[in-house]
Amino acid sequence: MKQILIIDDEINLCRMLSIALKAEGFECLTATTAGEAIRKAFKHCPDLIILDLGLPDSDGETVLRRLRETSRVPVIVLSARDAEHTKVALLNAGANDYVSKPFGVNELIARINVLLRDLNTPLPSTDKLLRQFTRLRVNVANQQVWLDNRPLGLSPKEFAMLALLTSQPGQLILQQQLLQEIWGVYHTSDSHYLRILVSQLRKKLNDDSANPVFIETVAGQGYRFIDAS
Amino acid sequence: MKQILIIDDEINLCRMLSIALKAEGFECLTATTAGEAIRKAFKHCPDLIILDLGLPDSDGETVLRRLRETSRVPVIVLSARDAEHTKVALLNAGANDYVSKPFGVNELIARINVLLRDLNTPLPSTDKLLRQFTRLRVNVANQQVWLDNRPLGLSPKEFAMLALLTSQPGQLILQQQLLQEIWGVYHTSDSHYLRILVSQLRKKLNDDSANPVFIETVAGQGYRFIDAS
DNA sequence: ACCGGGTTGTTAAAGTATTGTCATGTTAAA
DNA sequence: TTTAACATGACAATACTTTAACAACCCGGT
Repeated sequence: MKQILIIDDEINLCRMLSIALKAEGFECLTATTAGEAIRKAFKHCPDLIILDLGLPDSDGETVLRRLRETSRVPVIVLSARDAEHTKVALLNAGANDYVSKPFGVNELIARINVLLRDLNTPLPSTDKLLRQFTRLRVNVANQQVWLDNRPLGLSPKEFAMLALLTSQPGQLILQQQLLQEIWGVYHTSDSHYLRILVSQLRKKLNDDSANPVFIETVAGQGYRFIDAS
Repeated sequence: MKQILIIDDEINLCRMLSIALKAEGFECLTATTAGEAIRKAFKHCPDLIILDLGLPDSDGETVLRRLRETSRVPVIVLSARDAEHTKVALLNAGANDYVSKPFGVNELIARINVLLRDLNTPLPSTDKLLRQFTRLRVNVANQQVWLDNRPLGLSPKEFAMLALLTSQPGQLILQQQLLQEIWGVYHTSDSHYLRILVSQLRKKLNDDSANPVFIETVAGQGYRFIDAS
């Protein structure tokens, strides 16, 4: 059962929210001052915090700042002040969502569920980002490469290039595309960057440009990774 | 550079958003129909999608469900229809956020950054409280570390760093995540803190930055703990 | 076969960015 | 008061990228 800490100086709003959230199967704690809020947050480690900006003893942003020094608990900020710069400031300060008053309780519940759903589901396993070839292994998530079971140190750009080429083994990848992906849209005509980078990569892979085993040149077009497996 | 797909039938809004987002350093794609949207989403695998509900050829919710069959790309729904049941339906269908029109561009950008920030930093796995490696033993429960069977005195931050790195041995941990976990969201750009802390840690571990045995640097990305066992 | 333009490959250097380390000052706790 | 932790600044060391120059190659035309 998920525990939610409601921080609001209006006791009636606290009570109303508590009832609504309990009806949804959540367990609720409340706090009406910043001090109490911080204390309860660290004592109970709730699964989510609803934070109203209008507190008597402290700024809401200060409370959030204090929380974010050590915790990444999901925080939904609640406020009547809906000036854009306030929202931006709070979101940048580490808030996960910002709901303006007056708000619909069902929307708030939906947003609570979104945060509990999205922040607690681990990202898909990095195994999908591991590419195994006959002599070469490329782990995209970890930025690691092995050649003949020996780790290979590649620079960021070298790795980006190899990752791109191995993303579609055997497929021709155009110079345009390589340049755009690695250097960005402003360097789509600097094709000599490619040659230097490919040259460096081939050296580290012990690949001969005349008789390539890994990276094949397609004249006038681009390069292709040879899938030897 | 993060890539964002904007799905909206109003070409002017697409254009306006593209310009605003490019100014923030994002790369933009646009689509004006559901078919084009799905096609571009699967072809380019954007880092985030902005989805307007009013599309000519299909319902926005259908597009979202179609995406969610295979992808967990963050989606911000944009809509003039701000009936509460619509919001709840979309959020429950897998949307990560819902912004009503008219909206402030700065708020939208802040919400984009929130999603990119929060969904891409996985929670550290705290499952094993006692981590045993070939030469190193890390006890997370009582904050103790042994190197070659001799206890090692670490400062709180040094310990936090080592605990984070050893939580996923061999895995690259990004600078962003280290900064966020150890110093909080306000210091995600103070990457030189990391260098000093890593330097101190390596000194205590007798680790050489040029030939690391424990903590390896991944240039421009972060650090990784080498699991020597 | 020979030539010449276009493309590609290689190397070394200069320049830039990133990282590592030392030294100092401040603060808070013992 | 002493100490440890940490922030900050300066600077060195290193790694990486770009620039530049030239060699090698491919291919049609002569």
